[in-house]
Amino acid sequence: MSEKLVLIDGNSILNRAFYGVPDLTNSKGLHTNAVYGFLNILFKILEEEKADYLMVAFDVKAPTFRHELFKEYKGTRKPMPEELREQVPVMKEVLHAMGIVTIEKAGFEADDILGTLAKRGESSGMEVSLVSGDRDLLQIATEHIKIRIPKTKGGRTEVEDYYAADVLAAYKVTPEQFIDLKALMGDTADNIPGVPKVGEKTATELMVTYGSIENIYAHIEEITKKSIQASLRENKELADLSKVLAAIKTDCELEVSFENARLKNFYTQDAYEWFKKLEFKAFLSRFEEKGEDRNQETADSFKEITELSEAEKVFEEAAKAKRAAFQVFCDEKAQGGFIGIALSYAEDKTVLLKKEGFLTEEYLKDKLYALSEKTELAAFDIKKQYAYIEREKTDSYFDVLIGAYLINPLKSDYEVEDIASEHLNLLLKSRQELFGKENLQKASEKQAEFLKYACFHTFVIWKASAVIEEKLKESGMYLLFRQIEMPLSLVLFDMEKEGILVRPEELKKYGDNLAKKLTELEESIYSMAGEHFNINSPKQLGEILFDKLKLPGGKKTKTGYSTAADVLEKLAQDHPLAAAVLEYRGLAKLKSTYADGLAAFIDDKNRIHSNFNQTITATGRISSTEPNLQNIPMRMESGRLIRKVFVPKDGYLFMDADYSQIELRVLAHMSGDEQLIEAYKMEEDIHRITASKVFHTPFEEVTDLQRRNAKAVNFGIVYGISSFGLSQDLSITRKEAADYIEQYFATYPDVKKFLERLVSEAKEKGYVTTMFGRRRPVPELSSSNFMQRSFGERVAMNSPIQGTAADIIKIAMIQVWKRLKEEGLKSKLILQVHDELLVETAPEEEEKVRCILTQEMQSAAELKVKLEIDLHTGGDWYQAK
DNA sequence: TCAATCACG
DNA sequence: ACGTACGTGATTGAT
Repeated sequence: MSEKLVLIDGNSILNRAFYGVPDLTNSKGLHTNAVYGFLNILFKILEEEKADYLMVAFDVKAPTFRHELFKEYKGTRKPMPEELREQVPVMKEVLHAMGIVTIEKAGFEADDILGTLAKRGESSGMEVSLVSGDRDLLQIATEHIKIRIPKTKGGRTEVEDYYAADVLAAYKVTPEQFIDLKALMGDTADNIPGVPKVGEKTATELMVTYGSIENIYAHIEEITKKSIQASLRENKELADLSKVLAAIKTDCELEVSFENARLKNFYTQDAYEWFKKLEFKAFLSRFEEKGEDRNQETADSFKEITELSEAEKVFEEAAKAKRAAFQVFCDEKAQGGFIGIALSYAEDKTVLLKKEGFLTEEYLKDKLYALSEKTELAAFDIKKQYAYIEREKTDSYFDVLIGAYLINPLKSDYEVEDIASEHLNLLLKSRQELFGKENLQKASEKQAEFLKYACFHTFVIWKASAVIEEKLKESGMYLLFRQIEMPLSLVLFDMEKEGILVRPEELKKYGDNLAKKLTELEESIYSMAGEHFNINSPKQLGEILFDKLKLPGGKKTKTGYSTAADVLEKLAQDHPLAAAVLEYRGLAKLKSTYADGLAAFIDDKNRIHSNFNQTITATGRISSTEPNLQNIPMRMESGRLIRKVFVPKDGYLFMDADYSQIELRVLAHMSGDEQLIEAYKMEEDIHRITASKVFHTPFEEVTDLQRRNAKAVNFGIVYGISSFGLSQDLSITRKEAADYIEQYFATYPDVKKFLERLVSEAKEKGYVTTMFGRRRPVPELSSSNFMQRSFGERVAMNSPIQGTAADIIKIAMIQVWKRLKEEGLKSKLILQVHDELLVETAPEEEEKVRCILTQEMQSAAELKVKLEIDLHTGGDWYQAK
C-alpha cells in the first residue's frame, strides 16, 4: 500500500480556526481559540487518515516573486487582528513540541510550498492530503492529491474533500483550468487583478467553452457579448499576468526530506506541558490515556523486591548485564532520608528495592557499590550519585543527563521526563503530577504509584543511555563525552565536596560596615529627594528622578523609566541624587548578594559548597549556583575586598592560575590568521600590538586611548562584532565603530574570513562546533525576524570561541585534578571561574602545584599560539589574584 | 513568576 | 527599517 502524506496550510487553518472558534483565553490572558481550533482540525484529520508523513507550512512575512511581478500584490489577505497574531508563534511552538515539522521559506507563500511538496509526494508514489481553508489550492488536486477544506461549525469540524474529479463536478473546470478561472475573475483577497466585467458566471462559461485563457483569446471573435469581448481585448496583458500570479508554484527549491517529517508519537512531554499552559483540558486527558496505553506493557514488568534472596538474584543478574541503570532515592532534606534504589538492566528487568526488613540501607548501598565495580552503570545526574558508587572508574559510567545536554545544550532544565519524551518518545508523569508537593518519603508510601514512578525513571535511564550513546557517536561528540565531560563530572563532585573555607566573622564585619554606610546614604538620598521611598524599586526611583525632579533622559524600558547604571552615570553630573543612588546600589548589592547571601551557605566547618553545574550553558561553560562563586566582585576595589574572607585552610595557601586572553588565543588558532598568530609570538601586550597595527602607529607611540579602543574591538570580535555594539561600548558613533572594525579586519583578514565561515556554516548546518566537537544549535539563524537572525549570527561567531575555551579549561581541570591525586598531594582544586583555577595548596607542595598548574593548563590544547597563564599565591583569594 | 539590575568571565 | 554586543546567577520589587 502506498504511503500517505498529509500537508497542512498553517496560516489558513489557523485563520479558519480563529474565526470559527469562539474567543478563548487561558488564565494568563493569552488568546488560545485559534490554536485550539487548529488542533481540533489536526486531530480529526489524523484520526481519519493514517498519515505516514505530516508537515505544516507557514507564510513568512517577506516579499515573494508575486510582489516582484506585480507591485500591488497583497498576498496573504487582510492584516491579522492582534488576538490572532499572538497565536501564530504559539502554534508553531506547540507543533514543534509535538515533533511535527513546520516549513516556512522567505520568498514563497505557504501555497507554493504546499504545491511543491504535494507534487513531490505524488511523484514519489504517495497519496497526498492537502488541508487548507483556501480554495485556490484546488488547482493542485489530482487523482492522488486530495484537497481537504475543513469547516468549523459550532464546535464541530466537517471536511469537504476534492480530488480532481470533484473539482470538475463542483466548478465545471479541471484543476489546471481553475487557475485560468481565477485569473479571469480576479481575486480580491489576494489583489490578483481580473478582467473587468468578467464575473464567476462568465468566466466559468468561457472556460467550459474554450478550456484556457490562451484559447479564449484565439477565438475572441466568437464571443458574442460585445462588452466582454472588448474588455478581454483591452486587458490581454492583465489576464496573462493574472494567470502567472494565480498559479501556485510546484517547483520551489526546498531542502526538505520527507523522512524528517515521518509522523512519530506526538504525545510528548513538551506537548503535554504546552497543553497544560494553554489549559486545553480535553487534549490533556487524551494525552494521558495515550501515554498510559503505550507504557502499560513496560509498567507491567516492574517489580518491587522485598526478599533478600530475590535481591541477591537481582544484583547478580544486573552485574552480568552490559549496562545497568540505577537511581538512588533519597529524601532531599531529611538526613536519614534514604528510601531505596531502583535498578534497570534489561527491557523487562526493572526493579525497586526499598529500605525495609532485611534490605537495610547499608545492605543496599553495599550491593550498589559492589555492582558499580562489576558492570557499566547508567545514571541521571551522576555527580549526585558518586557518593554511592566506586569513583575510580568513571570510564564505564554513562550519565544520560550529560549526554542529553550535549545533544541539546539549549535546554537547561532537563528532567528524566524530558529525556523520555525527547529520546524515547515516551510520556512520563512527573513527580509533581503524581505526588504533588509531597516529600519523597510520603510519596514512597503510596506503594503502587511509587513503584511505577521509580521504575519508569530508572527504565528510561537504561533505555535512553543506548539511544543517547548512538546520537553522541553520530554527531561526533562521543569523545567529548567520554574523555572530557564524564571525567569532569567527578572533578566537579570533588570540588563541591571540598568547598572553600571562609571567615564568618570577617564576612559579618564586612556586612555590618556596609549596613552602616547604607543607612547614612539612605538618609542623604531621602533628604535630597524630599521624601522617603524605596530606593531599590526602579519604578519608584524613576518617578522621583524623572517626574518629580524632572531630570532629562526619561523612558527606556517597557515598564517605564530606565534607572540602569549607565543612565544614572549621565545624571550624576547634574544631580548628586543620582550619584548617591549609584553608590547606594553598589553597596546594597554587595550586602544582599555577597555579605548576607554568602553567609547563608556557610556550613558547620566554615566552608561553602557551591554547585558546579555541567549541563546548563549553551556554550559548554560550567555554571555555579547556591552560591554563585563565579561572580565574586573583582573589578571594583570595594567589592574585591570580599575576597579576603575566602581563605585556605590552616597552614595552607591559595594558588590561583588564570589563562591570559584565552578566547583571543583560541580565535588566533581557529582562524589561523598569520598576523594575529605573529602578534602573539611577539609576547608583548596584545591590545597594544593590535592598536599599533590597526591605527598604523609605532608600537611605542600607541596612546592609552588607542590601546583601550583596540582592546574593545578585540572583545567585540569575540562577542560577534557589530558596529552598533562597539559604538555603544566606546561611546563613539556607529560610523567610527564601523571604521575600527574595518581596520581591524584589514589587519587580520583571516579573522574576518573565519567569522564569515562560521556564520555560513551555521546557516547551512544549523549548528556550530568547537575544536573538540561540542555543538551548539543556532535556530535563530533561520528566523524571519531581523533581530533574531542577527543574534544568531553573533552566536555563531561567539560560541565556537567561548566553547573551545571552555573545553580547554575542562581538559586542564581533569589533568590538574588527576595529577594532584596520582602524585598523592594534599592540595585540592576547589574553584573554577571560566578561565581561572584555584587550588588550596599545602605549603610543602607549593612548587609541585605551581608546576602542575603551569604544565597542565598550558598543554591542555595544542594551539598555534602559546597558552599563557598568570599565577599568584596568597593567604586569601584577594591576594592570590 | 517576570523584569530590572548588576556581579563575574 | 529593524535595535544589540557573548555567556552566566542572585536579589529585588511588582504582578
